[in-house]
Amino acid sequence: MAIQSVERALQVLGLFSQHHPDLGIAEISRSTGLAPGTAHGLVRTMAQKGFLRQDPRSRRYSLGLRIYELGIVAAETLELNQRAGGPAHQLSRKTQLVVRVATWDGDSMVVTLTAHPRPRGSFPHQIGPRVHAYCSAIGKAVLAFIGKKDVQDYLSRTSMTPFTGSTISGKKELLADLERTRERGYALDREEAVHGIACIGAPIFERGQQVAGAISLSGSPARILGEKTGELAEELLKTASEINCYMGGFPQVRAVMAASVSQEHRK
Amino acid sequence: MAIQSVERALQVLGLFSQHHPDLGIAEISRSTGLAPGTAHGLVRTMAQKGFLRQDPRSRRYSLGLRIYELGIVAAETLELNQRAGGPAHQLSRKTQLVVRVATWDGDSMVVTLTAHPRPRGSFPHQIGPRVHAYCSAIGKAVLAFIGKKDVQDYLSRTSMTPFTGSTISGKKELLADLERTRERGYALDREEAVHGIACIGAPIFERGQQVAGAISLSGSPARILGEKTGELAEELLKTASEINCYMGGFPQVRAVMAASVSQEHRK
DNA sequence: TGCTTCATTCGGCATTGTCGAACCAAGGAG
DNA sequence: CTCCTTGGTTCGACAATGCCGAATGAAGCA
Repeated sequence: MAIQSVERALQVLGLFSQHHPDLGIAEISRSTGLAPGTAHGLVRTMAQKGFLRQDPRSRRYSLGLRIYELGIVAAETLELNQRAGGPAHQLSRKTQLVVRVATWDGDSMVVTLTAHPRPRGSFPHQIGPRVHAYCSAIGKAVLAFIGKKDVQDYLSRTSMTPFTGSTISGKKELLADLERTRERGYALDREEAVHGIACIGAPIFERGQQVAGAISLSGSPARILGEKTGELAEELLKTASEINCYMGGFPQVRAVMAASVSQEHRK
Repeated sequence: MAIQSVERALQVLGLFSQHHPDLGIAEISRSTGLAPGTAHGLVRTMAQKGFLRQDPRSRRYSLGLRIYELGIVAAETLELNQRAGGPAHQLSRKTQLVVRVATWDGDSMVVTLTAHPRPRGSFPHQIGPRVHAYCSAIGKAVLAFIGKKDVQDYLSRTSMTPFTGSTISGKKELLADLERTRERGYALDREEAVHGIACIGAPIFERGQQVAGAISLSGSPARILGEKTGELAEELLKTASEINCYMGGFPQVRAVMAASVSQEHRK
């Protein structure tokens, strides 16, 4: 049903990561179970087209400029990014906090946009673009509004590692947290992923129907979980409404959320 | 010599760009000359793996999250980016100008890093990551220090479009400009690509030998080409030296440039 | 409602990718 | 310095695999 060699080529590309920036043919061969000659053929083809590059000295391979270019195109292409870019940045200025926008990808969140209140390094992401759903506000905001069935599926294939003492690691507790998230309309991350960082997250809907992703505010627990939580959450929801509107949905997040929830209950 | 189906798959990926963010099977089929069924097979495989995504409504395809993720990894992997990130940002603060770092890719420059002095949108590139070599300081800084043979090859396969009145569009004139670039040690772009933007560019060498890329300062012609040009160029060259050092070469750009030039003359 | 365009599926042929083994080159140990 | 190991690369033969062309179904448009 799928073209074998292409499938394998993409699998090889997927081996490259922050932790494994360069690989040799032998490693690739071992990781994939392919014969060295076969792996070499795939790699050579991709290197020829600029999707991989080979270090002349070590003869090892790493991701090429072509991948980088396409990544930029992908980032600019994403509808969510196009719609959310402006509002996210305004929110960042207003609150003087880091704002992140992420897309739901089946079992985790891919952060596709980050707005900083102050100038900083030029890389858009310092901790890698993928974050777990169960221990982040940006993830729980989505989990709270996808179907119950989807949440069950998600839970069945996810193991919840406790990164800090506050990480929710029980399925029941997570479901309870999602319930509270639905009630108040936004999700909270109380240092559940990283010590010293708390977040508020709100969902973003696609054409007023499905959840497409989420937006979050990140900062110190004092800033986020202090007395100003309500105000910050209101600002966040206002921004989410605006983005929702641009995404072709109703301007009112709360209304969409309510619709989403009631539709769920009808099932 | 190369795996056909993989080659074709990569060709399909290459069709996506800022101007063509989403494509249908028919368009892909026409652009590549492949049968619709064949194109569909390739696209389906890539969509399955998350490298493409299909809009459920229009059934058209666009780049997927996987590509985005790999793009980030590629950006962080690039040795040049790792080495140049810090110094480039410092330079941006000091000069209050936009600093860009780019890699030489055979016939044009791929901008892989941008440092802004003030907070800005979160996309790393606003004008697309690829810039022509012949009409940018960042490109001419590289052209001036690659082999004469390589410059000839480059010229033979490049047509020089005059984007502004100042664009160098003659081969002789470009060669003369490159000669001056070698003499003074840095390249100048006098609104040759875009009206109202001028740049100073300096080359970066890999292990003190080959040119790997370049770094540039961008700003208004008044700022860049005014009386402070010398000072700015000195700052730029100092930064380039620093990066050179990190790249395993000699700390002195001028020395490396001289070596590069004399080596060239020996040929 | 009828037409056109497009995405998608299917089967048969032969092209094409795969495997295994052999060949070099480089780096490390003795 | 030499032997040995490890890893990257090439080659040939078999058959599995992807490719083409045509047919189907669906959707948008006039």
